[in-house]
Amino acid sequence: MARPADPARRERTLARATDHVLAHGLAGLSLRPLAAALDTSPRMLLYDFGSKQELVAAVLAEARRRGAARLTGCPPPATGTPAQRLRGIWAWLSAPERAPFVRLFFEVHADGLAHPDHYPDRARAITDWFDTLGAAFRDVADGEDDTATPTLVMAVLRGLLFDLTTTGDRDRADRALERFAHLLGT
Amino acid sequence: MARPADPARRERTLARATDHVLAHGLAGLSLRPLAAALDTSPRMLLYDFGSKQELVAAVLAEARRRGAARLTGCPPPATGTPAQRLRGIWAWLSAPERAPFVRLFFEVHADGLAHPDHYPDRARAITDWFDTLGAAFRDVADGEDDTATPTLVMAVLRGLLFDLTTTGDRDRADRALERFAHLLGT
DNA sequence: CCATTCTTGAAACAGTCGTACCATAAACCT
DNA sequence: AGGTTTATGGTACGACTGTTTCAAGAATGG
Repeated sequence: MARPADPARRERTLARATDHVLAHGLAGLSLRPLAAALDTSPRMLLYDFGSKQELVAAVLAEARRRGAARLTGCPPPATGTPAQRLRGIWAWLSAPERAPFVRLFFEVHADGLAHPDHYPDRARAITDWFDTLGAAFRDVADGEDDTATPTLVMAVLRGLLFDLTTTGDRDRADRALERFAHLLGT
Repeated sequence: MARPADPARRERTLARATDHVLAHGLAGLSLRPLAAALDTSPRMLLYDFGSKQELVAAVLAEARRRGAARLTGCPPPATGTPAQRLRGIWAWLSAPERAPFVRLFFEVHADGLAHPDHYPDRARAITDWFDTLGAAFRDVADGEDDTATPTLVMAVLRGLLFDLTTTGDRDRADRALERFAHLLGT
């Protein structure tokens, strides 16, 4: 019939676009500079993704996919005392390599506050963690379906990440987490 | 000599501009729609504030001023058990009337991640809390200059606010704070 | 070779942005 | 009243935005 389509191109540019967004943030993203940085043209970005909104959605999905992929591998599994597990999760989350993901995370949250309709399932992004953390901290939870403890653990992690990204004071953040681990451990 | 200046006008529009930013967020702010909503003109906004950057800076300063003013009055003073004080602060922070301030707070944080140079003293906005909270929770702190405990308390509050603004699940957030208060109280 | 399909470039469109220029109106003091 | 300063409207500029249109190039199957 004719020239066959090349679906690999879209994924290649998606990967590089995700790199760029993780490196430079979502806020000031626009097609022409992005295309220039990716050695392509705005024309092709629209050709491959349809619109900027769909591009951003695809990039966010890809970023979440990457984060999930590394999450399953790196952090220590659910072994040891609760305090040890908490330390492991914090070490993994607060590592410098995760900083771009953390920044994008906060950026998306802030954008979601202004445009709630843009992120229809943003509540799920939080509640999804409860299954994971609920299982990891079941021994310090009040019963089988205690959502308060996972919520508190996530709040501490997010709050300390917020502090760390703002002040850069890693020592203080580490000590605060240590204090929380101590409180949890008794 | 001539017609005297009217400094009250600038403050009037500053107050209304702050209202507008608190109601609609910082992200999509632009002069023309803002001027229309304030029954003035972009011309006058520039005339009074010099540039958009200075306008935004003035609005943020005004918003922080309002928050500080209400902070000194509303939350219960440093009386009662640590758990009671924590509950009081949380009740005040998470009240619906504070939601616009909380949203602006997260918005500014996200913007600061992308443009750190824009907010030269953003670290101070966090460390300033330590004097206040350090004094309020001195009886549960490890010594006089323990920064870990105030850091942890702030992290819990911010993290739970993050959760609350995203999921809207007040019950779960309240229970998580109650759990933290219980951990702190022993 | 050739029709057909995919890919890509260049340019333009309609809109918004912050800002600057120019003029004029309004209000005050001498 | 006149002259001086403040206040304000209108308008235009240049840069940027996402998107569309038109056209031509590239690669394949028949």
